[in-house]
Amino acid sequence: MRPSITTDPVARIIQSLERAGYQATPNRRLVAQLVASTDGHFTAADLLERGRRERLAIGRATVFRALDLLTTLHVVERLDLPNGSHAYVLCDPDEHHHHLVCSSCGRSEDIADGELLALIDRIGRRSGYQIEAHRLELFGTCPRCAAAGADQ
Amino acid sequence: MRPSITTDPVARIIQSLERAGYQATPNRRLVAQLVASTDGHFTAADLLERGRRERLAIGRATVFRALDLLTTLHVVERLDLPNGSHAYVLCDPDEHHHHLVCSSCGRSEDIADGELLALIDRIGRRSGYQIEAHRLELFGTCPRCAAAGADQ
DNA sequence: TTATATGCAAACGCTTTGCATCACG
DNA sequence: CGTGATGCAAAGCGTTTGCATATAA
Repeated sequence: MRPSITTDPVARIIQSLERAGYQATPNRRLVAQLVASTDGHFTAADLLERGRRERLAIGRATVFRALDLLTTLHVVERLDLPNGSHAYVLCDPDEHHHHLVCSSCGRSEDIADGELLALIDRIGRRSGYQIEAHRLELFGTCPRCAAAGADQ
Repeated sequence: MRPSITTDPVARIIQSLERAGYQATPNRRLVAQLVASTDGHFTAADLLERGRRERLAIGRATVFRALDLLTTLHVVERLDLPNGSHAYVLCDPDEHHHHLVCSSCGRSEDIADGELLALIDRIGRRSGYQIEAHRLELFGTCPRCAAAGADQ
């Protein structure tokens, strides 16, 4: 059973929380807003900083706990960037996908992976491994940044 | 039995170091041995521990610096495991590849990625992104572990 | 002798946790 | 009331760095 899908990311996040039996507290709503209003990927520190700057104080732990929760609910996903650091991105919890991340502006797109699944299937068969999980991350320059010319 | 054996891994590592103009110091040789004698992936702490236990004392920093160096030389590669932690694996520096990691025993296989490149190419074209880097990691159970039935 | 490599411990960045308190159902 | 959520600061963990020393070129 799938409830109606909202277009507003904030509503979608809150809905995910409630559907899973968690409270949509003011702090979590704040995190939802911050996440939804982020262009590209972000770190916990980013959210903290922005939350602090804009208005109310929110605790470090609360932000981490909220992100943890959202990760569990597949509302956000944690990326391992090429430089070794981590970041989160908002994503579609309903279908399996991968991320194409702009290394210039940090925006990301969800990539459906039908073809990848087939490829992985082949690899599994060839290697004899029973493949249980996979992760694909793509990094590049998005059209907008490419058009804007050259900054990193 | 060991995975692909063409040349002695220790010799290969040392050769890579020297070829790049770094000294093959006793400590680095030790790290090379430890890395080469590891079945599966390992952490810096693993090496440290084993080095300490087996024979001479080697500093934390030295191990990290050596691993850094080897990573730069593509002799080892750093993995991001599903649980969020990091590990290193020995790998073939000569060709681009990905890793298929056994989540039970930690052994890994190099996977050549001709098909993946084609797929990425298609994704790039479709999305308009100019894809510069990618990372694919596969996790599963290797035939040996599957046969053994148990975990480890 | 000059550049490299090393050890140690302190510093670091990011994340988690213990615990008292507060809010919601 | 009893959970669940929060804040704070302290602890934790993996990694890096400053600096004095040791070693190789």
